[in-house]
Amino acid sequence: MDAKYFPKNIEKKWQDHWHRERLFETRADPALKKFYLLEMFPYPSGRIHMGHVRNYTIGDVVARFLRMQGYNVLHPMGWDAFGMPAENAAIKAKTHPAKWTYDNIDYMRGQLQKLGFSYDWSREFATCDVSYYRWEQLFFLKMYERGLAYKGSAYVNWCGTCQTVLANEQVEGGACWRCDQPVVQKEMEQWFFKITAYVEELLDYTFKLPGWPERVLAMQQNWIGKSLGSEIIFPMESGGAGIKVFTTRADTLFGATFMSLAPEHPLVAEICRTAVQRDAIEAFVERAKQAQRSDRTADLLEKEGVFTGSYCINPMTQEKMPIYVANFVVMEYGTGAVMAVPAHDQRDFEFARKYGLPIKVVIKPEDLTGIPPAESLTEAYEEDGVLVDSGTFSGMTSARAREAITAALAGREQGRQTVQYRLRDWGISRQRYWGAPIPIIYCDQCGTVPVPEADLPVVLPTDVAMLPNGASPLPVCEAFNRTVCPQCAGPARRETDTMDTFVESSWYFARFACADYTAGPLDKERVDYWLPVDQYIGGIEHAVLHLLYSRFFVKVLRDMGYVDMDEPFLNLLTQGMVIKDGAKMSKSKGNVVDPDEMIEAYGADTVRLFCLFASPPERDLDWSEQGVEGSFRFLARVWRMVAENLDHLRAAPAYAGNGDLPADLLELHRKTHQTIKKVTEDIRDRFHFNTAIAAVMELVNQIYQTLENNGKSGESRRVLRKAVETVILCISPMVPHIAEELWRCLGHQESVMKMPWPAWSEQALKTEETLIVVQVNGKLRSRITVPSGATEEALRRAAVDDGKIQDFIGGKKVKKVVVVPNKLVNIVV
RNA sequence: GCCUGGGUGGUGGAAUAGGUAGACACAAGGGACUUAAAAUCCCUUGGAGCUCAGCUCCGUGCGAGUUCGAUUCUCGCCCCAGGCACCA
Repeated sequence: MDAKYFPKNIEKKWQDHWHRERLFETRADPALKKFYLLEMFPYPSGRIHMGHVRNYTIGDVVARFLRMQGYNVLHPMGWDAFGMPAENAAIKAKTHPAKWTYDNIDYMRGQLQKLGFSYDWSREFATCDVSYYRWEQLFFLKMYERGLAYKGSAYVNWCGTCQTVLANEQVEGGACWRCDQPVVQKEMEQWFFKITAYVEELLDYTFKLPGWPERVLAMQQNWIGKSLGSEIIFPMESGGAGIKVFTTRADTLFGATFMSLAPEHPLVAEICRTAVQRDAIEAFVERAKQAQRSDRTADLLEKEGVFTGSYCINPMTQEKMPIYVANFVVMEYGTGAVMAVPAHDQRDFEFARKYGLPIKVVIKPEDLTGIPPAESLTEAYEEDGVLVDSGTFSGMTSARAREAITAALAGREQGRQTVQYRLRDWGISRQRYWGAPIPIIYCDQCGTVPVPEADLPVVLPTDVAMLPNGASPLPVCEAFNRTVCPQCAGPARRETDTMDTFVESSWYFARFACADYTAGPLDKERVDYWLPVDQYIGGIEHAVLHLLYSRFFVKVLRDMGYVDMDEPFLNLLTQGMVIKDGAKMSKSKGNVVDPDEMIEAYGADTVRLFCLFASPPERDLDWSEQGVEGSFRFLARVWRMVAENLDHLRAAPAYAGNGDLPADLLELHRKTHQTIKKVTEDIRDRFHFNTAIAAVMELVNQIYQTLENNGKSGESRRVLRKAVETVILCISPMVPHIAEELWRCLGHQESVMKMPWPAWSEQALKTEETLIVVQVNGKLRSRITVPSGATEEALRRAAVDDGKIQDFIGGKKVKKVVVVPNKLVNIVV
């Protein structure tokens, strides 16, 4: 054994050993309690970054810990391998996306292996493998059959830079999530997944996932955006269909004095044909659309509108309401038409004042007598209150009136109660090459025809040349494009859009249960055993995207009979970012720390240890080179602890007695068991590795102290050996290489990973004496030592009799004494 | 505006059920070993004050409250981060 700690001498050795012994490969075994631990798989961008290292280190600790606790642990890894960067890189480097991707995978797999992560590599796959995406095409066909995949025309988000459509979830503040360039609205034919068919269940379960962080659930609820309200039809003055609006404030209907339409509203064109202000309207609509394109960042935009010349009728007051086109009304939400109640909606108020439209007060605060005159208002009163000037509904509270007015309208078929969601269907068409082809054929005779299941997979052709302008080569690839219609055998063309890569990541976790299965997408027996994922770990950035899509997909797979679960991820841990100098690591800031360099300089164990020790997982981690050195120093100290005492430690078995020991050994014995308890609970209940490591550091410090003061009696050797072995076992999930090496140096033949997790003895935790804090009027005044388990009365007496306490009490009268057994006494005078 | 987190020493962080605020580490300062350096080991380290072996007061973003006792619970505010947003 080396006298000093050289990670290079041991890390590769043990990685190879574990791999040879196949220690991390698992099989389904109903006799064993299973645990499916999963970290979000990476996109093979070239090299792993510190965020990955942190994410996967956290997962690895839990996996190794649970194995030692006797669980049958599934801990797989794979590659989210389709996506745009491969195309861009291929164009730049004049290579092929497939080659670029698979090369990256090879390199990154090596990086993960160098970190000693305990993956079952036999289950590895990349989502760009035909053997994976072929099954995704099957799912698409089954969804098509059920009407869950459909083609529709809609205004979609178009990223000019990426030359593709984006889902709503993939637009962040008006910009593309990938390239951060502005997104424009474009009307296009698109394939959609009908996620809205599951909207209620998706929302429901956000209240039934206790193992998820509150904020992720809140973000999903927010995204789904359910709001209860009423649909109201306003008849046109000139007769005809009438205008349908959605409102959450049916109670304000008597105050609706005009109507606002979105510029894209179909009725606008209709009114336009007949109205006198046709030109003005057309110009306005064009301008409004332009404005939305260039700058959607809301409140900068001045509220503007133009009168259409037409009127509709308020179904309650029967009064004429002028119809305006307004730039702040969006087509995407509700019906694209809004009843304007200027007295009780701030936007309508500003609009009414600007264009001199009538303002009518119909709600007043409950504690107010009399109706505030509309002319005196400085802003809209948006709160609930009591109805006034509202016919038979006057005097009702807002809440009651919403129901009563809606019911009255329903009786006349002019309205009903309804629910609105913000969530839209998931647009999955991507006008990109490097993705899974959508298995659809277009025939002039038969129209849209799904590829028959027997003809799957539709293989993405690899012998294509990338186009220098970045557009997909598929539409110009005749070999792929030209085909025959499966129905009439006539000439036909293939769909050349590919699927959003979030489709792949929506079910990869299920495929890991049976990655070798060829008879279908999922082997039900194994999937039923392993899933759902017991613990999922990844970044918060997928709070809505990947985590919502996966939840939807699992419900679809369930309804198709592929899986038996309602939700894919039982428990979710979202780890914080890795930052340096107060900012996220990025090339532009020049603060990127390369994992390879860190491993080279300090070894994998040190890098892992620092990631765990610097902060608890859910918080951001501030990278500090000095902190890394501190972690290395600790491991070197542990190494020396063994190396310098190897002969003594090897000469005795670990102490297994019940604590009949001299004082300093008893103290070490107790500390040993305290540490086991602390580390076990910190990892198992909270994933707080930082405090677990701190506890082990304390134990190491105490071992050093005991070594200094103690002879080398047989008894002390045994107690020390127990303490040292406890250190090794406790750190083994976090720093597995050094733990394995030290464990073997102590003479063990079997891997430390095969040891059962240590158990603490309650007996060993007990102390003969306990330190009691004594307060006077809630302020700390003295500490006394009493026999453990002393009665309240004894504690009270000991506290009052204490000399220092006597000084504080003086002659004053003791009003009350609060006694907390084994903790504290508080004397109130 | 709404919804989530969060605010503790010079720094990262700890205090898990309302009960010793600052565990563990980093940095800094001092010392030991050494011809010297590195490595290692030991000590000090929230602030202010005092009659300085010790003791007192203050201190967990700010202000109230509940309590014998509040970093922890309640109410009101301030600041920071993230998410959503002319959402009707």
